[in-house]
Amino acid sequence: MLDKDYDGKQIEKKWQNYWLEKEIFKFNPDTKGEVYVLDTPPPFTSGSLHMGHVMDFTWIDFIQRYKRMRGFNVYCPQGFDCHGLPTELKVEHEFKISKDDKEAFIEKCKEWTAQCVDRMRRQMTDIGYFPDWSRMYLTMRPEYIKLIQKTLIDFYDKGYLFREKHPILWCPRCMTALAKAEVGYEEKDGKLYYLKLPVEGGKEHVEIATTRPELMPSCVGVFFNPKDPRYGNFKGKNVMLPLFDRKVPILSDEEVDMSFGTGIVYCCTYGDEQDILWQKKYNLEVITSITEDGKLKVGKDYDGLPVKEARKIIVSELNDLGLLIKEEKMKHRVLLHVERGSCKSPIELLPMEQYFINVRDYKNNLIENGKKIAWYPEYMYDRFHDWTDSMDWDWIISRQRVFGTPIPFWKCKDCGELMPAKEEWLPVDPRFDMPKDKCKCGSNKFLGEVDVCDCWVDSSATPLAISLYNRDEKFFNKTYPATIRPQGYEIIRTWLFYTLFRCNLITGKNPWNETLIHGMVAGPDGRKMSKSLGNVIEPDEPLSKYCADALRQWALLASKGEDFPFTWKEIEHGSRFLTKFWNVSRFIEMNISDTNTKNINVESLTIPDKWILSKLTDLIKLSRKELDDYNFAPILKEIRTFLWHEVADNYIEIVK
RNA sequence: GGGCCCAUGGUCUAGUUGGUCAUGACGUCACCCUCACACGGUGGAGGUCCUGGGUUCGAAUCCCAGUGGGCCCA
Repeated sequence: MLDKDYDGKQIEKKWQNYWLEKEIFKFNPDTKGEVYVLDTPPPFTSGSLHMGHVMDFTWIDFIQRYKRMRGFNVYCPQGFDCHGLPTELKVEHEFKISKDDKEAFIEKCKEWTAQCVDRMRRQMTDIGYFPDWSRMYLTMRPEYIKLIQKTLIDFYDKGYLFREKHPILWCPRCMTALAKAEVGYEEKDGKLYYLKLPVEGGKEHVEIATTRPELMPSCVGVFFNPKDPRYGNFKGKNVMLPLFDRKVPILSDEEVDMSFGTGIVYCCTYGDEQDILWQKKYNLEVITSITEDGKLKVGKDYDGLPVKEARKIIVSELNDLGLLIKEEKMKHRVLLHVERGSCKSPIELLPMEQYFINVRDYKNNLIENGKKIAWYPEYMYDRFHDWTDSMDWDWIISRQRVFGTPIPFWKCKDCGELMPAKEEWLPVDPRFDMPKDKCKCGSNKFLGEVDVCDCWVDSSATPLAISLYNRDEKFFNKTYPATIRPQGYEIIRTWLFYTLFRCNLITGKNPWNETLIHGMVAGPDGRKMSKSLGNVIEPDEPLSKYCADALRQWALLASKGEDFPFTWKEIEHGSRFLTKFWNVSRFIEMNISDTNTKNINVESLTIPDKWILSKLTDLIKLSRKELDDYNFAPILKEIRTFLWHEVADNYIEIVK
């Protein structure tokens, strides 16, 4: 006899342990049935799941159990994305290990990440998610790094991967490159300087306004807005830069704000992100005049002066020449190294050698390959298409970080040629390892690459990792391409895009046949969950009050592609449904415990029996139709209606 | 600034190709501790389907513009 009350937590624990012990969800490639592979998202190893993960993994778990029920041989692997800035910040600030001691730093990152993986695996079990843990992958493991490095070397050999100078965010005080997450804008008091720049071959001047006169040695162009009636006559002329005796073109571009300053700005390499855009767009020269420690270097008397002092001197010299019109006090946004509270110095954009992968040339290719995928919901293809179509940058894959997949290249100290690692050397870390061969020029002196890969380089190889590409050909042929890629719409442009791109170039085939896109989870107030809004709910909170099946019902109520708010009442309702289900079961048990249900004569069924059975058949048919389209919410609702109202309120009441 | 998506009773939500009283849940109101369940049952109230145009015999559903929100990119 069932207990009077339903104790979900206890019952779930029992089955979770059973599934883990018996390895119920372990994939065997030789089992019969069509293979169904899920390319599941590897969460970043932050140490805890959030409600977005709960939705994601509940859907995935639902799919894999449903497909198994329908006779598929399901392969649902799970991995973790280990490399990320938050880990480095944690190790640096909380464990007080300096990034300069790279070996110790990386070791601590690995140790911390391993702990996070354990915690997150436990949380996944707690929410009832059961992938094939026997094939778990971690992007920090040697075999994963080997895979990534091999694909990078292949890309280099085929000419897709190249090196070029590109500006990066640099803190001159900490003498280090920074990620976007480490910098931020702050309102500061500053001055806007109005300067006169002589136009070449005449007595005219253009008047510009700038907050950074010391960047004049890096000036490569002067811009006004084509709609601005004041300056049309300057078009096509050049400006002679005072103090530096260089001429630069006068150009027009719609991005210029006519109402700011004089309506004319100068473009320096690099003052801000607009300068980067203009430099690329108009193919302007790149002149670096600031060193890594924040001092001027222009081959003149100013060399060695810190930026602020150089500014004063250059302004006063311009004033002596009668070229300073006025100084205006203003508040402006300055990009600072805000992540480290003790630093907060203004950051510079300095050009440095970066690694790129050519994606622009494959745009049309990608759009075509994207069409071959079955998109759930269909309109998500449009998003992919429009984002891809409007892409006009190549993929910068190098990051100036420490804990990441090392870029497997060295630079010859003598001839400057790039030396890629050989496949048999992999995995390598050029920060510590040296090539086993000499350079083409005969030299054996190398500079190992110190940058590491962008995290999307790691994660955009998941279909290759789970199919054991380059490791087990038989397994690969069975499990590549994957059947489905489930993910959120916010990373179509990154994870989905780069995976589609990369896997196609490597294997010649799309990595999946289908993709299922979910929306974003919002907080109880309907706004996006974020720490700054204070509306974040961690899954541990509902799980401390309700069982996993109550939480999972909430996740299943979201529609594909649509944002969905977290609400306590839905979990409460799910919990009540479980109680109702339990009580229905109890009632049935009380009444038929001594009946042999295996051998029932159809003739003996009453009209209500037949009615409820026909309703059940309808429900099963509908469920198959909807679940084959990955529509979970309508089925959960139908099941509730069937059980609660048709079985409990009608059938049981009649039977009584 | 660009692209895409969304907008339905107090709250959240269904409504896939335009056509019977616009779905369900929570909340709310009334009645009922009826032998599986008060974490229950029965019944009721509550809606300019964001705004303004257009297509149509007919639009929540299609088209255009606007407003507000989300995501990504700049």
